[in-house]
Amino acid sequence: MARVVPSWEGSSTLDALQELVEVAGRLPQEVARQAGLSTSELHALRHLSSSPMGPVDLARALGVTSAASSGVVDRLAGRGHVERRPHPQDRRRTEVVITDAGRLEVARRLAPMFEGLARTDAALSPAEREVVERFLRGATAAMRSLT
Amino acid sequence: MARVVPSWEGSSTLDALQELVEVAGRLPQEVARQAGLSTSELHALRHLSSSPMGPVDLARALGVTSAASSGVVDRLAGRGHVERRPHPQDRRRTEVVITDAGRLEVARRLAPMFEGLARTDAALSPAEREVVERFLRGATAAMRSLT
DNA sequence: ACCTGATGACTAAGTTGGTGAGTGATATTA
DNA sequence: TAATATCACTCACCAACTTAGTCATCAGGT
Repeated sequence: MARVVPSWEGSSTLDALQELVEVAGRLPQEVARQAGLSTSELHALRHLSSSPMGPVDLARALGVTSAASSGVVDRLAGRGHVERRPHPQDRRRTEVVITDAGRLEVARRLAPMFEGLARTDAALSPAEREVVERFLRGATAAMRSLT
Repeated sequence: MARVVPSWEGSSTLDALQELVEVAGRLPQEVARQAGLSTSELHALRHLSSSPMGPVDLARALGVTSAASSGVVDRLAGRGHVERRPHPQDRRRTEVVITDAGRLEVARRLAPMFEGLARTDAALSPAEREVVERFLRGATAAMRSLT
């Protein structure tokens, strides 16, 4: 019986990568659950913490319809995590801005991970850093090739 | 305004990791869509391609209730991707077995990625492999620390 | 051999978060 | 200025989940 999803014929690296992807995949679910949010709401907060944007942009970032995005913003606004603001120039637009409370919510939940990642990263020499980056970029490209 | 989700104060490695995680996160959605499956159905096929299991085990693997898992198996069975078989010893149990068609479905969709990953992996020397693995394990641990 | 409690699969009903289609206001282009 | 596009939003509907059970079967203790 041919193994179709090859359980990594002995490559420790790819095995570690598979584990990473699995854990990373569960992460949003888990963090969202802890925060009492849906995964879409959490991802929305992540995106909005980089910069404000309108519901339609948010929809594109989340990969959902603008109808769904409208609901996401509603729920986040209801919890005080974001605010709707009129766009100064274009009166069709609404800017969705993350509040300090929203920012704090995301921060609190993710801080331990960022610390751990920073430590792992700091342990690398410049030469090692280059090796790791090349591998990660290559793996990313391999995954992108499916889309 | 303090950046809370630090956009990687200049670490190319963590930047690459972030991109990897983002792409890997979209992957299931995208692949499932192409295959005409829900993400749960796709993940179920992945798990079942390693070994058969009952609906309850599947539920645990997917992180859903057994009620939901029952529906997943229904839908996969309806499409001929899996079969329900009576457990030889325990008559309470059902074994859900992936069919060749199901196996092929997953294989076809993921093959290009595995090839790309294998190429990326093959480019590593043993010493480099060790560096990469250490980084991946460290990053995985950092993510696990949130749960 | 016989209860008792645990386990596995499943069903029914309700909830949630999504889609598709369409509206009204505003902006942009011909 | 008329036609077209874009933005935010609403409504009706749907898929996939949950909770709360049912029923059959198994395993352990008496």
